[in-house]
Amino acid sequence: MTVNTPWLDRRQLRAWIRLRAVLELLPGTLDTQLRNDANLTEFEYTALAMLSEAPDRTLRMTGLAQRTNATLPRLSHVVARLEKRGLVERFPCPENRRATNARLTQEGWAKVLQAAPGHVAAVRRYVIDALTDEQVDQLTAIGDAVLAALDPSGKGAVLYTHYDEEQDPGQGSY
Amino acid sequence: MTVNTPWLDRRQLRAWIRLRAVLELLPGTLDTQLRNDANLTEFEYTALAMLSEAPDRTLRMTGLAQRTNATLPRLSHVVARLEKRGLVERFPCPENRRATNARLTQEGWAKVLQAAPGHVAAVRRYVIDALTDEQVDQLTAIGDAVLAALDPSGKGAVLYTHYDEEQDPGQGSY
DNA sequence: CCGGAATGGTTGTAGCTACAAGTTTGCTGG
DNA sequence: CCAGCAAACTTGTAGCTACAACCATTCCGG
Repeated sequence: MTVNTPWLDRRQLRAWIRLRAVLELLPGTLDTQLRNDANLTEFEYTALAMLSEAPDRTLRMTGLAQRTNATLPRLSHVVARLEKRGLVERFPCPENRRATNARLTQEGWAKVLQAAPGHVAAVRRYVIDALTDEQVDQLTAIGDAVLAALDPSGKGAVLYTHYDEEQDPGQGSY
Repeated sequence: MTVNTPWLDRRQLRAWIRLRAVLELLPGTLDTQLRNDANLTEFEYTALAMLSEAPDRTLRMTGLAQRTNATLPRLSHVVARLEKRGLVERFPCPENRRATNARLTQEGWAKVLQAAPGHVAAVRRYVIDALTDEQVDQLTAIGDAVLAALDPSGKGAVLYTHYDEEQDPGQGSY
């Protein structure tokens, strides 16, 4: 939160170079693991996981888009593909006729159960277990700061903080 | 670096949710800024920037791939497009006839000069200036830990640490 | 109660990335 | 000195994402 001068000094540049590398390398690595083990993208896994934790394993497209940090067009395409694979089904929302609900099928639930252990292991291996407990908390704070800068209105923040109060561990997909 | 139990506890999950969101949102945001201002991808900018800082503004494809954390096929396609736009030129490496050199053209250099201020401002806005000085250093350490887990052989590490010793600030593209 | 804006979504398409395959050049052991 | 393997790319293509355009509902002010 220093003065807003142009260019990055050496320390700042160091941090940015690291972050840039992580941004470039981590998603592909996670995708590869998940693709080999379960024929899923990390994004697809996240979508299925969010559905699996929702009441009745159902969410409106907009809600699912927020929870996965995706745009609606992107999500629409992805869910269409997941539906073709029988992992998800869509049906019109009764309360709002312009809305669409997405619900996890039995097959989709089975897919999450199958994929979860390997994916969690990958997240541990490449992120969580590579860090000290202190660094894990630092990462949370840094993530919050960056997300606040990305989305000053803080619409997404509600969703992040939802997980902060979550009870009942071990039931989910992480 | 705790014991390797399955699933994530609440603190770990919090951190992962944040990181996932950053991974999803930050690249698109940076791409959008750069695309509007300079008709470049963040990846393309990085490639041009790395060339601009290299001796004679020239690098071998492999070297450029390492510095941009890209696979060779990807880089090959990207450089082909940059070449068509006149920002880069390729020529066979005299010392090793199977290698290819990529060199920044005058136009490419001009493009970097034009794009740099806005891009650096975006990096500041969404990352650096959103963090305290302490957090910047924490991010460096966290990045190092994750990158080490991603690439245990540490081939890339040399390139990250290169920036740690860099002198002569203000000349570059960040 | 109705016209216009906003909400919630889908679809079409261009462009980028991943993966697999192929080519040329260099290296190394027998 | 040459067979086989590795290095350093390039190319083809399938699949995913971004962007823009579009359609159907719902909300809201006058």
